[in-house]
Formats: sequence, C-alpha cells, structure tokens
Amino acid sequence: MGSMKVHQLARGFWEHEPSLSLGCKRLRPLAPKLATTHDTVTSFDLKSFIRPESGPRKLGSSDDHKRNSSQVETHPGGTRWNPTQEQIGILEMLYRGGMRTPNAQQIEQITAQLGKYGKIEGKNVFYWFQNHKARERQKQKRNSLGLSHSPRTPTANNIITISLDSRGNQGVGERSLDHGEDSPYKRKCRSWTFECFDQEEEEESMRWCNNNNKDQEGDGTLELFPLHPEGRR
Amino acid sequence: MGSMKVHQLARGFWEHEPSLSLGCKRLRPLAPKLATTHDTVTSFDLKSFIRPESGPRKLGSSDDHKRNSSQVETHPGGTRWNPTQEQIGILEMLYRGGMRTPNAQQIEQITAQLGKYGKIEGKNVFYWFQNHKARERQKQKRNSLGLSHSPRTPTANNIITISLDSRGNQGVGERSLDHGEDSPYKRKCRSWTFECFDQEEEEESMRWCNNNNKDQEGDGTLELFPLHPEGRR
DNA sequence: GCAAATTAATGATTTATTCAAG
DNA sequence: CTTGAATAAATCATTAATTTGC
Repeated sequence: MGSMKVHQLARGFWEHEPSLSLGCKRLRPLAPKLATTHDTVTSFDLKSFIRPESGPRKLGSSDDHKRNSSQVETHPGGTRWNPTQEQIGILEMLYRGGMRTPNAQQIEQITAQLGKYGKIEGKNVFYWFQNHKARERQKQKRNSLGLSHSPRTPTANNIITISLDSRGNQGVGERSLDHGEDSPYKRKCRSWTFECFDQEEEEESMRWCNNNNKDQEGDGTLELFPLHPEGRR
Repeated sequence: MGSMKVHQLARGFWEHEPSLSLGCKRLRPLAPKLATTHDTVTSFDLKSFIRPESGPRKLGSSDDHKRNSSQVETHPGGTRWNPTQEQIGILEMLYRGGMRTPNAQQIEQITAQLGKYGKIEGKNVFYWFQNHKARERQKQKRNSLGLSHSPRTPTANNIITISLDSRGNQGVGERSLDHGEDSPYKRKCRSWTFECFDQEEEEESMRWCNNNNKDQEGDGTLELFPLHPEGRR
C-alpha cells in the first residue's frame, strides 16, 4: 500500500547539494533539475509524507460507516484522558491559585504529580488549562449579562500549599498574582526543543532552548510529543 | 462548581503528605500549613510556579530604546529562527506539495533535514506551516476580492522529489493531493507525550502516544520542548 | 555612504472555535 | 450536555528591508 519510493532516503540526505524533487500536484517530467547524481540523496517520498491523514473523509455528514474492524480497539485505555477527582481538584486548585498557562517545567511537575492518581500526559494538563480558562471566561461573560452579583464563592480559604521541587525559582521577584484573570493578553514566550533521534546525525540535532541560559538546570526536561495518530477513529 | 474543599483532596497527594500550599491571590501569611518538615518534600513554590513571567514591562509604547548594546550579539543565533534560503525553499516546496500540518514524524524528519542548512528546531517547522497556511489563506482571500486571474506563477517546474525515511506510510492509500487548500476543517488528532524525568517516578511517567501502536518504530521519537525562557531578553 | 527611524514580513503565542468522546 | 482534543484566527514581538536625514 505505501507507495514507498523510499530507496535511500534516510541516507545522509543532502548534506551537500540537496537536489530535491517533490512531486507536485501536476508534476511535469520535464525538469532537467533532477541532477540527483549524488548517491546520498535521501528520498523522501511525498506520497507517504504528505497527507498522512489517510482519511479522505471530508467530514462528510453522510453516514458512511468507515469504522472497519481494524480500527476499533486500537488502544484499550480509551482514547481520551479521563481525569480523576483528585486530578481535577488539583488542577482547579492551581487554576484558582492563578495559574493560567503553565510552562514546560510546570506542566512537567504537575503531570508528574497527577500521574500518581491516574494515567495522564502533559498534553492533558496543557489542554486542561486552555479549556478551563476559555470556558471559565465565557461562562463569566455569559453570567455578566444575566446577573452581576457575587461572582466569588465565599470559600475564601483556598490557601493551599503545593510543594514540589522548587528548583526553578529563578530570581523572579515577587510577582503579585493580581491580574490573574482578566489580562487579555499576556505575552509569554515558550520555547520548544526538538530533539531528533539518531538519524545519523552527529550534531545540530540536539538543540536546547537558546533563550534560557540562566540557571536552567536538569529538572526542566519535558518533552511533548505530537504524534498524529493517523486513523484516529 | 468546584468548590474545592481542597483540604483533603490534597491528602494522599504524593503518597507522602504533600502539603500543598498554594498562595492564592491574596494569600494571608497566616497559614500554619507550612509544616514542610519533610526534607524530601519537593516544594513547589507558587511564587515561582505561577507567573514565571517576570517581565513587568507591559509593552510600554514609550520609545525607550531597549536596544542596549548588550542586545546585539547576545547569542550568535539570535532569539528567533531566521530561516535560510534553502530552508525556506524546502518548506515552500513541501507546502506546495500539499503538506499542511505535518505530524511528529514528519516534523522530525523535516527538521533533521533542514538542520543541515542551519539551526532549526521542531517548533520552527511546526510554526512555519501554521503561519504559512494561514497567511496564504488570507492572502488568497484578499485577492479573491480584488482580482481573480492567474493565481499561479508560471514556474510550473517545481517538481521536486524529497526523500526521507518514509517509514510511516501506514496503509495510507494514494491520497490524491487534491483538496489541499480549501478544506475548512480537518480534524487531526495530535498526540503529545510528556516524558517526565526521574522525579522519583517509577512508572506512569513515560507514556507514549497511546494511539499509535502500529509499526511505530524507533525513528519516530520526536520531542518538543516548551521551555519558557523567562527573561526573554 | 551609513546609521537611526519607519515600515513590512514573519516567527511565536494566545484565544476563539469546532469536533468528537463519554 | 459536558469536556477533552485539535485547529484556525488573532495578535504580539522581533527581525529584515526600506526610507530618510545627515
């Protein structure tokens, strides 16, 4: 099924003289550019590369049941995260504490802790904050229309102390957590690092975030892994 | 909602008396909870945890020239990715080939290849596709208003053949790259994996994407690393 | 000619919207 | 209906072009 033109592809790929050739939609065989005389030209088949999304289903509302048997039962656990009460509680706690968009280290630590209560991944924490923030906001907006009274539950004693590895308190002064809710935009630079595996790379592959050269020590190594499941369901 | 009763819910947290204390917005120093007598209790200070964003400068429009001499030449690479011509060329090529949102493997491979031409990370590839797609779209929309003629530059010979390790052609048939541009929404599940470090975890921490258990072999291990630079500049 | 100021491009984040699972 | 997951849109922020004054 895979068209796989894969010949040497994984070979040193270009390193010198790229000479790529990508089959475009209407590719004409006329191009004299194809001087791929180099042996090490890794070929990177577009057939499999582009559109990994096998599903041609255009979200057609027609109920053509594509659910072939091969697809069901892909994973036992269930497809999406189902948070436990403890997990939710902790997350809400953090949210009420003012956390809006945790950074990598934070997500790492939160995930680590919540993992004690059930299976969880970093993306779940990430998404939870995003969703919760958005939905709280729209709920609040909706409420602001109909009624405008006590917006705050009287449970004022949510003074909780989370402890974890407080490694990362990088000299940040005391940020008063004031504008926790309503600041419309808060620029926050996130840095990703993409660590390629040993695709016979020897350098240039492993790059750390180039912004943080402070005391960013070991603990912060969090890795998010977008994987694209393909036949999602 | 919620209402948190956090007291207990924090119990059991971390198997050994977590004792969290999350300084809420207006935390009173009265909390006697700070019984962090445990040495190994990883304390997770909210001060540093929440709002790591030290920068108080609210984007003051006043033209105080921030460009202190220290800014230039801070790091040779520069803070943001500055793509080379080759990199751009390859990316555009892929885009014209129909690639919209590469998945993890694809990003990994692309990054690996583009890395040959200059420093690059996975997030750059990811963002590039997002931005390029969005901007092409809006450009096209804008053009559709004023004029509707030759939308295609006559450079028809963009027949490029990229080769790479086409490992992941999971049974995808031949997708004709047709609906490359206009499909309004295409659900695409991405899976992240969050790999926590050894924060005295023994299990449950390392989770692979639970969707793909097919022939997902070694190469696919791509790791994005959001790091949050903190002092951005 | 060159450096500061302004503008245009575009990289990087956040928010809004939408889809789908339970 | 609730909410996790994903994408698209909006927006911020930084770098390169470009212009302008000397």
